[in-house]
Amino acid sequence: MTASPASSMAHAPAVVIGLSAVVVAVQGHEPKVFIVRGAEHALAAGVTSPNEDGDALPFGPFDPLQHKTLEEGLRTWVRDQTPLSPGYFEQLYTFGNRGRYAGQLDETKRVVSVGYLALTHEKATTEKSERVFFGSWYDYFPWEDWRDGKPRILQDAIEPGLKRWVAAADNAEEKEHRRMRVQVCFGLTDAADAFSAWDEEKVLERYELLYGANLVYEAIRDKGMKVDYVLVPGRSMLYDHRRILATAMGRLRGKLKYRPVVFELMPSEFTLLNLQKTVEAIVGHRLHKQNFRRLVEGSGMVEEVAGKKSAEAGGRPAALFRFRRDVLLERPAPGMKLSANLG
Amino acid sequence: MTASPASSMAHAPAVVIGLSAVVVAVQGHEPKVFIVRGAEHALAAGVTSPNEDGDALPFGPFDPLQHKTLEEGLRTWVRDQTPLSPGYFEQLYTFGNRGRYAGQLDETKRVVSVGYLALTHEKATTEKSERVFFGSWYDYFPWEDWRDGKPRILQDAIEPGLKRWVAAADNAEEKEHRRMRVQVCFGLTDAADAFSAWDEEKVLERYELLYGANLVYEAIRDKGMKVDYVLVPGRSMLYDHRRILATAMGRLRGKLKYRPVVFELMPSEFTLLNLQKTVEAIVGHRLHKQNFRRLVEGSGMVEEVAGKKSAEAGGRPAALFRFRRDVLLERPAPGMKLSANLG
DNA sequence: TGACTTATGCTCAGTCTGAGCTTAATGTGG
DNA sequence: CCACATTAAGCTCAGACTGAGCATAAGTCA
Repeated sequence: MTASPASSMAHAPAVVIGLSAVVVAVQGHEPKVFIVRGAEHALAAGVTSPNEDGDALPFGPFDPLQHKTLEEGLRTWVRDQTPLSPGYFEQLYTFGNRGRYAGQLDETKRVVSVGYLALTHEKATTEKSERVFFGSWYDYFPWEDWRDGKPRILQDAIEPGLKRWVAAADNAEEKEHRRMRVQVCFGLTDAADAFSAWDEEKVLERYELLYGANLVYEAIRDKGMKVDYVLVPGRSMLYDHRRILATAMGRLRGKLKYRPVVFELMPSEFTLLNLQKTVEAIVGHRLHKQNFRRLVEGSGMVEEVAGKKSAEAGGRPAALFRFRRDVLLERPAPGMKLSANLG
Repeated sequence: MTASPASSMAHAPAVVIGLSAVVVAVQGHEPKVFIVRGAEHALAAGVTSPNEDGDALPFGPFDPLQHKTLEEGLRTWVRDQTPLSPGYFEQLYTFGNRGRYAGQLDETKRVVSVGYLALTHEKATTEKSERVFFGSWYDYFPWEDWRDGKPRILQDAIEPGLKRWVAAADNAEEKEHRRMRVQVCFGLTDAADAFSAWDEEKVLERYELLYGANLVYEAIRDKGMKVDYVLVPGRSMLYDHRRILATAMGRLRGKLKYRPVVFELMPSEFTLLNLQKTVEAIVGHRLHKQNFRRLVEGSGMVEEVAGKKSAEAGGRPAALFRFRRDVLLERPAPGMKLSANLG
């Protein structure tokens, strides 16, 4: 121990920091993420060999001269690349794996990427465009949507793929290790339709497992592989952006439960069903309506507003509610305590 | 929108990434953090003007040529600067604020610091030394230890200081904003001894508030101020390390509740009282003994081991337990669900 | 042996949770 | 205009979980 660092801080090789934003909105009960598509964006951001054309998050480099903080830099990029002004920002994680930026950048500079989550309320896709748009996050992670029961893709593609991967382990110990990881992440062992072991917050762990098992496109791309089997369906993204999206989904699913962040995704007035559908969109499974109502009303997070609302398809008009900002003062950690309270 | 980034990723100004580790152990019912003290370390790490001699976390620069991942780099520094080999690592946060590195480094290179939490089990302070040692984290955050009731320091120093800061606001709006922040962070408004509003996880928020109110040494140092009033007691640290420590404390306090991380701090066999004292040390308040036992035993996280244990001061010998690694397979999110379950 | 200390078992009331039933208030098609 | 479909909203109930406290067990120390 106590060896003095080989290279000093002052002489340390410099790094470029990439800032990426997962800007989330829920539109028509679908969770959406803001996407910037195409090589144009990649070129603008200085990618030297844009041999791939694909989906990316809004991103750009951190400029220490311009930006006082990382978050300020990120906000700048979001402002420049999207028509949105999200009201909520949260840092997710900093990724520095070599290789995960995959031949996208000239190798003399190592890119470390800092991912952010941003929440906004956007009714519909503003200025329909091929290049920038809101895409459903389940397009990128089809196996994460359990709202209509267990997704087919699990039986059809993921389970066989993972079984192949487990079987392909070099030795018994490694095989057991793989089996355990599969069980922890996907809860796949015994009961066929078991929701039980599925932890909706483990989005990143599941993606990383699929990446490690070479079942998603990015893995093949980064490792320069060719495969003869079929990959797991689901859109891929440029760079490590799908990984950052996975991180965002997991974090948001978790945060929902102990902080009143859903309201960042809601209009100022909303019905309880609306709120419920938004929560369901994010956590990826259905909730019990009456209990959800009881929970929300009892939590002090919302207050009823005089007028009523109908539209929303025939039926009794629902009361409108608004978010009570004061909860933050009253309760230490308000949120929607939704243990797997299915519908 | 859609302006192309002013400077490209390829030409982006480079940055130095500093990796810092909060290595935690619990010794004798005190939560400890590994400290490296003195200018020697600062020099080794390339600090150009070591005009300050103080406490720091083990840290060093990220070297993209040597380190495949950020975590690998961090592990290297921990290995070099401490006699420990923690079994658990977790990335905390990436700080990039200008000024928070405070005249410590030559200003041509901006330092962004990535903080990590590491947990280890260390019975006693290994090789007692002036330069490297385990220090109680409550030496740095005396107001976070509520195990013997509300800390005096709150009435004596923090409340008056914050009141002065609220009163010093330029206008009514700002004053109200400050008052609200104080209430959310410290729960100081009405009830004198109210534990109610104290959220033990808001360690960082509280530190940042004190920093913003110029009540801790680092604020004075970073802003080059002189003050005529008394600062809030508590050891300071070099650079932004106390902020990183605050982040670690808050994260660990939170994580405890939904992941079985305490066991990283325990020996392989332990009594339930031991476990309880360790949890109490971390969360900073006492727990109800019988309920804690019921909770832990019922959670499936531990299993009894045949032998018994006595030593631990006179009284009936306690049964020994060990951590059941299998819980990770059985339950999605096991942890100690300790809502303010006081003793 | 008796006082003291810590471990461990058990009770009990209040709260929270999952699940379901019932009634209310609309719009729609015949 | 009425029967029906549809969504809202109020209510109930049993089981699980929680906070708190009492009681007993099994050691140590003087």
